[in-house]
Amino acid sequence: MTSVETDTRLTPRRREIVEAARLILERDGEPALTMRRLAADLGMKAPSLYKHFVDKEALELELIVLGFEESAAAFEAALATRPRSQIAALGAAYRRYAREHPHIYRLMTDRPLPRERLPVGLEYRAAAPLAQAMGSVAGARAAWALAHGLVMLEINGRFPADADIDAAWEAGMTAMERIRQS
Amino acid sequence: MTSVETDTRLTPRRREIVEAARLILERDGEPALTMRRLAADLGMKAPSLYKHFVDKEALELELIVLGFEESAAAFEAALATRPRSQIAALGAAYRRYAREHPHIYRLMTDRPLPRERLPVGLEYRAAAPLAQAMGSVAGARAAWALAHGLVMLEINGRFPADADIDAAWEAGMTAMERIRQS
DNA sequence: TATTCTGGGCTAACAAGGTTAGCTTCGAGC
DNA sequence: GCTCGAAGCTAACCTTGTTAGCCCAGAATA
Repeated sequence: MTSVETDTRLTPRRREIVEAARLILERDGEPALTMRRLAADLGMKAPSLYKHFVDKEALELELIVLGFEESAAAFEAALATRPRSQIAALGAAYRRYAREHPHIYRLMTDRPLPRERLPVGLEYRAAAPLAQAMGSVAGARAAWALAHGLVMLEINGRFPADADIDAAWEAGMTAMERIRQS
Repeated sequence: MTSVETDTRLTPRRREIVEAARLILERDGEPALTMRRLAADLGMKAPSLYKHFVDKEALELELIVLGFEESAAAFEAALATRPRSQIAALGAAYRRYAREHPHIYRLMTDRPLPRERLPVGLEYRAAAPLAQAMGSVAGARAAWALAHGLVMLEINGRFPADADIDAAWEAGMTAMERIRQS
């Protein structure tokens, strides 16, 4: 049951391009991800990229999808260890992913999410672990926002240099545990 | 005791330019804020702007300063009403400011904060109300992150269209109240 | 008063970035 | 053997930030 999405998404050349783009992003950050640079890394010229992606945004969307898949996997793995506190474990996984892939993380969250162009169920899969751990939708959204806020402030260098970010996470996770509903 | 900062910051022409920039930002969003458009709105040409600001970032910094001043004032006003819950009142003020000025808010938080180029004490002034209300530094940072996360997810259109954002705020504010320390 | 300096404007121009138009080439399939 | 589409290329365009270098008017100074 190969879906149309998979087809259009996963042609080999497209995949190669996305991988190259990812490398650039991880290594040199978002400003470095230009069509010309990407093409050069692939041994071709920028306009040729448009044979594979309608525009840069479409390319970035694939990076976003990748990010969702990876972070969803990270959350699932975190829960699979049967941690004493699911919430803390998810928080730690969330933070780790964002710190290890800050550029992708930013790409994933900076803009409105084009849900209709995402693989079906992907967003749900990424959100489910936390929703389940928090026991209420409102609580899950608060916890997500807390994690997102902490991560964003951290990777955007908004905390003072001497700030104890671990302590802020602990305070936050404690607060989330206290409002959790079974 | 006119400080050097005030001098270089507040020459009348600079102020006019910042005001025009702010108008563009509020009305048409960040992509609309180009040097040419800004210059045109002021009846001049783009290169002339560089007689007043070394680069675009310096201009944006003034918008950021403005945003900090306004939001600090909003927090102070919120506390001045002697609300039953300071935390909830600050949260509401935070959210209101971000929703009313999403572009400035994003500008303020999107990037590392160039503290050395900010008026002395401004960041502290903006942060103090929450720090005081939460009673602990870690708690204040968690609360700040929560508010920031909720606001960012909201203005970036990340919640599902039918999401009950009010409920998420309530859950979050409740959690923060419970970890508050007098 | 005559000169000088400087603040603030202008034009021309550049480089970088995304993107389009239109040509070519090559291999699969009829 | 011919066709056709996928995938490359060059040339070019527009927008954006930015620099170089010119000019003018009014304040400051000799």
